[in-house]
Amino acid sequence: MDTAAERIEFETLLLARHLTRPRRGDGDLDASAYLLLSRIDIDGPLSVGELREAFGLDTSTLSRQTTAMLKSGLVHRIPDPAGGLARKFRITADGKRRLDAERAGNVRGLETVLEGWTTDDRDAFANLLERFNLDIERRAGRPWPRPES
Amino acid sequence: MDTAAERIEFETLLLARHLTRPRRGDGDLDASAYLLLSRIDIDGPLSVGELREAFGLDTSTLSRQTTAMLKSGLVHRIPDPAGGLARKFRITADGKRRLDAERAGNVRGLETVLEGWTTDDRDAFANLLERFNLDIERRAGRPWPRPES
DNA sequence: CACAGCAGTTGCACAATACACATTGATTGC
DNA sequence: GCAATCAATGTGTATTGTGCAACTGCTGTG
Repeated sequence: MDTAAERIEFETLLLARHLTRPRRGDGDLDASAYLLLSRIDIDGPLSVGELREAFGLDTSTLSRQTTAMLKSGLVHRIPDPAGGLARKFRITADGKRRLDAERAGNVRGLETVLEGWTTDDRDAFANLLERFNLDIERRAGRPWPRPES
Repeated sequence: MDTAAERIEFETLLLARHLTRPRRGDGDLDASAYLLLSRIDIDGPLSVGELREAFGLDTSTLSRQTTAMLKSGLVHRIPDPAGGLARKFRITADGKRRLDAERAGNVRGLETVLEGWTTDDRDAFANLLERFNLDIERRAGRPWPRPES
């Protein structure tokens, strides 16, 4: 009774705590803004509806979160370039700067966790994590774009 | 600009969503009960204060969550065997049964995600995940016991 | 023009959590 | 042996993130 799947189930349970708990005002971006902005940065301008589709959150939630991002200057609202009815949110220069800063801070923290890891172990972990996520997304029918790698 | 740490940062961000979002009444245990029960199952009876230490949550939160578990028959309250003042929560036979059922359900779901994975990949992922968690816990000074492995 | 349909917004409700204060039960100085 | 105290827990209230449902506003169609 100690299959890899059981171990993975256990470890992902713990990881979920580690990943969600420490989000305590690290940077100036709250968790939702960081995630949304990261997606918009990769994908280009997105509407509330597209964000809803991407995140599986309610449109009302996304509406509030995007409004907050708008007020805080992370994005601006633009008409759909394709002529559609929806407005889209495009990342601002300031938003991009703050996103990159936030990410750099996260990566710095991660580096201290990975201190004793060899390059091979890091690469292997990154690869397996990516594959795991892709398989979850495939199973959920909600694929997530990766940065051009 | 594509270090392993950056990729891991990105993927853990996504994983956090995948891990927390789908907790939608899968089984009869809510997320907190599953987590607490899992810890109590491994560690043996724990008090509210010990759970607070373990999870980094407020005692008030733990007090409510343990009360709910008590009412739902997952644990019972026992005096501290060491004679201390605190009461401890011990898992009940029913709680153990329901915990195992919940875990089995989770593992089944995980199996479908891991469908195309070789045994070696699964083992490697489990090992790296465990190491990652241990390093996070070490860094946070809050180690988590593993099941006797 | 009136209306059907859709994207977005706003009004509630609820769950998880934290903070501050109340309660309870054991310990100890006198 | 009792009052002061303290440690562990519980309760009241606020905040935050979220969902559902009802509403708004806009667009294209008859």
